[in-house]
Amino acid sequence: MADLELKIARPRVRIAPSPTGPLHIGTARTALFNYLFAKKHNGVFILRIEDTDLERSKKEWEKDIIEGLKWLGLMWDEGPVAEGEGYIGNYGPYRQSERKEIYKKYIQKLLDEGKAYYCFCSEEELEAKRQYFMSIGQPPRYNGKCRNLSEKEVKEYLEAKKPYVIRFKNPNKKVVFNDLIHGKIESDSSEFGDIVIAKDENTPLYNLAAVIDDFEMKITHVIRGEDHIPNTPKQILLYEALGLKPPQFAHLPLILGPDRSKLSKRHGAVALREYRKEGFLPEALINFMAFLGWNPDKEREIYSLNSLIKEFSLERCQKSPAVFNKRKLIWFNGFYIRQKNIDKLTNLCLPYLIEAELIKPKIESDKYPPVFGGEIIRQSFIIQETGEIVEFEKIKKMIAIYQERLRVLSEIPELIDFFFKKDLNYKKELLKWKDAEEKNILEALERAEETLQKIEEKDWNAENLKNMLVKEAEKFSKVGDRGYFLWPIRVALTGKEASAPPFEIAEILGKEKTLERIKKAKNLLQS
RNA sequence: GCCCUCAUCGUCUAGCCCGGCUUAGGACGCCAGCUUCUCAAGCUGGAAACGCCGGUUCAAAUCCGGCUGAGGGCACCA
Repeated sequence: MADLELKIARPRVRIAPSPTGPLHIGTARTALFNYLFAKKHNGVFILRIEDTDLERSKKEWEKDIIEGLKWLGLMWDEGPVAEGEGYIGNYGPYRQSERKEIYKKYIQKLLDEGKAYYCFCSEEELEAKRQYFMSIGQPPRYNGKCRNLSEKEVKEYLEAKKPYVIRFKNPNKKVVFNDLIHGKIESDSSEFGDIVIAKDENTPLYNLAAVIDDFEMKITHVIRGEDHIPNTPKQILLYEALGLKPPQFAHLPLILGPDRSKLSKRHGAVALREYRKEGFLPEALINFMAFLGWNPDKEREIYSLNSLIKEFSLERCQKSPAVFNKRKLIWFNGFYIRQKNIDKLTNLCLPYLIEAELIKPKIESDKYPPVFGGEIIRQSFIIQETGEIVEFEKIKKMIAIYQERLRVLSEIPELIDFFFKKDLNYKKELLKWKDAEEKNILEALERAEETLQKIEEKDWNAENLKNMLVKEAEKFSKVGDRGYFLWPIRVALTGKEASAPPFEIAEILGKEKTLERIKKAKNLLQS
């Protein structure tokens, strides 16, 4: 199989989404595999917009698809550059809606050569036939009623403006092709009968449009989802009827939801943009999607887009479908967040803090990106609740101590919100460590206050704080459990059951606020 | 209903093509321990799979057949 793949020195592959909804995660993965294959073999990756169905296609979805692919870093060599704009590449236009002239020739050719014909059957007739075939245990297909209409009849109907479609004259034979992933696949074309290939002389339906475009764009390898296997024989027959050489086919295993059915909306998020908004990093998505139905022959699991290119091969693609495991995606994301440069990570987190109304831009007119992940200029912000100014550098410190705890960007507000609050809202029971009694807690807080009071502003840093507080903690507990001392302090500062260590938090909070929060905790205890 | 495709831990998978090296390896998740005020991260250990039945063979997760199960497709959608 390797030689089949390598026969063509510079493969041309494409991703052909139809803009009838936001970029689907499955489409993104297919795009990734096409991209990897193209780059691996020094080939060309093409984006073609399949918007033949004008009713369902929308420009906003085209935009979503283009932005999504760019965000993932899967840049195409040929295709539309931006929504509504021109193209790069010499085989365009790359939107099917703009290719009518091209389709027209091919449809006419099929008609002229008697390989396609007009069909005037009504919707009701067709439905009845389908029912009939089902009832006798046969595949539902067209019975060929209009197949042998005389030229005269066709002309009459056409002149009478009778509604029609154009059907393919199926040679009804065995079709065999060699799938690069599945191997030999056989089927009998009589199963699907005379399919409709065009609505009229200028508007082909999917199967025909794909064939014409793939030929015209000199596509060498069609790499797509397994749900297209049943379409392949139809397309091969169309290639034959047109006298064209079909490309190689490779059908990727599907992505399934947790219930093992094709991944769809009811399983939760399927649009790439939703993952982006939730705070997944492109690196994580790429790495995760690559391992859905493929793996290198190594135990390594962490791969960048570039290292994937080096390792990729169709032969190592799986035949069986893969269940989308969000937990693993989350793990990958946490991993990449931990790897991230802290300045960049801070930039990525800012929109979430703004969205959560913890902070706002200093200048009211500054429009902060409603689109997540946008580029943000480092600057100061206003804390919503207190009106204080907070520097980028300070926010960066907050995020730094939470970097290893962050799994998805959208979690950041709930993790660090206490830094931005005037009053912490927690129950006094939370201050209690194990069997500690109230007076012990109070004592701990008082001791902490005294200790902290003595530390000078210039020495107010995590390292120092840790030294001092740990020393006290050890003196405080008779049983050697630092928790009796440190737990109440940490809760006093954060109001949370779980958080980063109190020393690091105290450093960021500053002496004044730290002491203030300890006082408040004491008051809470005595209330 | 008909056609096509697939089948190793809960999930992603290695091994299968070229049978013995497999007490079936890794990762996520789960459990336990270490570290530790908590959480996380990190480290160590653990539980966890060849769908079933036949055949071929000295020997089968690996080759063959059947069964079962799962998925996909059957539009004037793509």
